[in-house]
Amino acid sequence: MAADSVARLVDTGHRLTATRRAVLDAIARSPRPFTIKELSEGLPDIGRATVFRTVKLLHELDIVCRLPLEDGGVRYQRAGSGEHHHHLICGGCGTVAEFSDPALDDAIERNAVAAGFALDAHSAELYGRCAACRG
Amino acid sequence: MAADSVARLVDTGHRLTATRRAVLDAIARSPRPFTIKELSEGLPDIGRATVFRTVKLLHELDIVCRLPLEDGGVRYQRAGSGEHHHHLICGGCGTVAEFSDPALDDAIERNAVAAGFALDAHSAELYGRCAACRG
DNA sequence: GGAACGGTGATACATAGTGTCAAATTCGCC
DNA sequence: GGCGAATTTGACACTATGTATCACCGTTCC
Repeated sequence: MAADSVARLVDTGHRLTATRRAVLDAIARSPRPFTIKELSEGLPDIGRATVFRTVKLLHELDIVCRLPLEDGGVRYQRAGSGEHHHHLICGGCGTVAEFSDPALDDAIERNAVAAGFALDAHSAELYGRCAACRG
Repeated sequence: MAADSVARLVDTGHRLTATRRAVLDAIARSPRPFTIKELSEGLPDIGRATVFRTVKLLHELDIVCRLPLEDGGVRYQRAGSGEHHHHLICGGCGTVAEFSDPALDDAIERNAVAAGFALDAHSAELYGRCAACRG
């Protein structure tokens, strides 16, 4: 249940409740990125609204990341690191690999500057097939 | 109402109906990126499902592009060009600028290769404030 | 004219996500 | 260990996106 997730929750002034522990556990147990529906179904004693609120909170704390899928759907996944990163999303098995690349971030920054934009944030998602899935 | 949009519709074997013309017109008239709700409200005689279907079709034909917003919402916008591009989305006025950059695409491709991924598609969204909005 | 096919509208449905409010829980303090 | 304030929770209602179904309509083509 990831001790540092718990620490990050408490350090940012939030309470560690039994409910949040249960949600963190369920997320830790999930082998693949999950939807709120799936997560919620695995936690029948916890209200749907609470699941949404908790995932939102964990997202704000960079404990989980939000994965916009190619088809417009959304899944979530425990973040491997708290660091800024991007995603490689496999359309075959659904696995998500994280990577970070200063060259990519530079290219993004350069384009923002060229357009006179003050950059707040950015996202980059890569869709394809992982090594295991291209047979 | 963008003659080449009409041409692209017909060329790909779809029919140019009065309904689709009306949707294309409404999109052409929209000064800013729009939600399906807004578009649908501006077309009270056209069924909501049809608006969804039509926008989906136009999206597949690269006539409109889908803009995933920072807050998780979605808007659509007429595509400036049929070419591959990325978006600079202003959190102030909602304006969206398109840009394309081979260096950015290269960086993305390189990361995919490094991870053993066969890349199908990618998206990159930049969020910030446009030149006019940072006063 | 009539059949075949694409397109449309209505409706119902699934899911994401938010707002409200009363009841329950947690945590710091004594 | 108990108390009280503040946070959290669950139930519920509601909004929005998006899809499925199905009967009906309009073109096109023979």
